[in-house]
This record gives sequence, C-alpha cells and structure tokens, in this order.
Amino acid sequence: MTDTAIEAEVGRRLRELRLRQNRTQQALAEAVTLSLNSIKALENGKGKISTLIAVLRELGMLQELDQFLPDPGISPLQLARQQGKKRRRATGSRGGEPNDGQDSAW
Amino acid sequence: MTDTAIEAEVGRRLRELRLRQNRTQQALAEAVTLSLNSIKALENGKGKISTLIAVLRELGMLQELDQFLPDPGISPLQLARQQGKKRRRATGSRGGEPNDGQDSAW
DNA sequence: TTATAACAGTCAATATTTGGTCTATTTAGT
DNA sequence: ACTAAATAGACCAAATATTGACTGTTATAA
Repeated sequence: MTDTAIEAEVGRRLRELRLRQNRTQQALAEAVTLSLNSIKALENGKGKISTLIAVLRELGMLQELDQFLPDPGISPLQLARQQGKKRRRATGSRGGEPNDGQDSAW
Repeated sequence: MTDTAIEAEVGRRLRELRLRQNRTQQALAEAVTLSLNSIKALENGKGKISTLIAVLRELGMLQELDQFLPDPGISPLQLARQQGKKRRRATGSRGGEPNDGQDSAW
C-alpha cells in the first residue's frame, strides 16, 4: 500500500466518521474554524497535520490518538544519562555507518 | 490541550521513536526520500500529512495507524440504501439546523 | 417529481511547507 | 580534552496547502 493510498484511506475514514455523526462538511469546517475547502481536501487525502488534528479533536478522536502514539517515556538508563544534557541524539561508532536500525531501548 | 500543543507532542513522540531505533534525522530523511528539513519540521510539530505517514511507515507504525483510525465499514442499513448511489451525504430536516450531532449509526 | 442542501471541482491570491545551503551549538567517540 | 557527528536555526526559491468565490452534480426532504 503506497503512501498516497494510505492518505486517501485516512480521508475516507474521516469522512465515514463525520457521516456517522451525521455532520456536514460545512458544519465541521465551522466547528474547527477552517474553510470548507480544507475539509474537502482532507477527506481527499491532502492537507497539513494541524488540519488533521483539529478535525480529529472535533470528531472526538484525540484519546485514540494518544493510544496510537503513546508517550514512550524515556528508558531509565537514558534518563540517567541525560543529566544536564539539553539534547538527545542518535549514537554510533565513529567511522562506520551510524547504526543498523536495531532498537535496544537501552 | 491546544491543537498546537498536540502537534508539538506528536513531534516529540516521533523523535522519541526515532531515537529508540537509534536513527539519525539524516538517515530517516534519506529512508523516506524527504529532506532533512522536513524531518526537523515534523519533530517540531509542523508539516504535511504525507510527511507524517511516510515517517510512520518508516518507523514501523502503520499497523498502529490502522488501529487508530479503523475502517468503520458501512452499517448494513446504509449499505442497502446506497444502491446505485455515487455519493453519501449528511441528512437533516429541511428548515432547521442540519442536525444535533447525535450519531445513531443507522 | 421537484426544489434545495450537500458535495465535487476549479481558479486566483495568500500562507505554509519543502528542499538546499549555510552557520552555530551540543553531544558522544576516541 | 579534542574532534566529528547530530541537531538547531535561519535564509531563499519552489512546491503545496489554504481561503474565498464560483459553477456543476447528486442525493434527500417535501
């Protein structure tokens, strides 16, 4: 499934959610203070993340969003290591490729 | 929690996921065929939906996305009513406000 | 059946994102 | 401690999204 296909599918599902609540694109647009065109575009698989979030909130899906991208927290070891540091970065050996993509979580 | 705050939080969690896999913004950018700037912006809570989806795929979160926005399917009654129709719309009485927002699912 | 609301599609102007490049800061490997 | 990699931040030009207005199509209430 291509990225474009997924975007389109997201749009379809958002429309389905809206219709389940029997709401109009126009009404939804007004509720989120966005234009009707933006809603159309969103349901057609285009748009900004901010638009998506606004609509999700209005449709009452924010809790699901939190489940979807749960706050992973920080592993204790990294937390300990973070003392006084302002940033975190990916680590790796100097010469070679940065890493092999295996996640160890610590 | 404001929309902007949620966007920022999404960015933070995406960064956390990336770091758990010990990957570089640069490496991630190359993996999804996007610019480093786009990844920076995304982790800062800005960007397009297409960018978000590409990164989610690369981080292996597409299944979670499917759970988050599950295909609601169509209720049998609506399916029956949809015979030969090309579109679906929100319904409502002619004169008054379109609807009260209660979802009946059928 | 008919009138009209809901929706699709387009256009021009504006706003935001993206890509590319550069500089500065900070973290981690040695 | 030194040094290089990872990241932040700003800049510009190009691409894309948003808005508002308009026209055409389709489904539903009456």
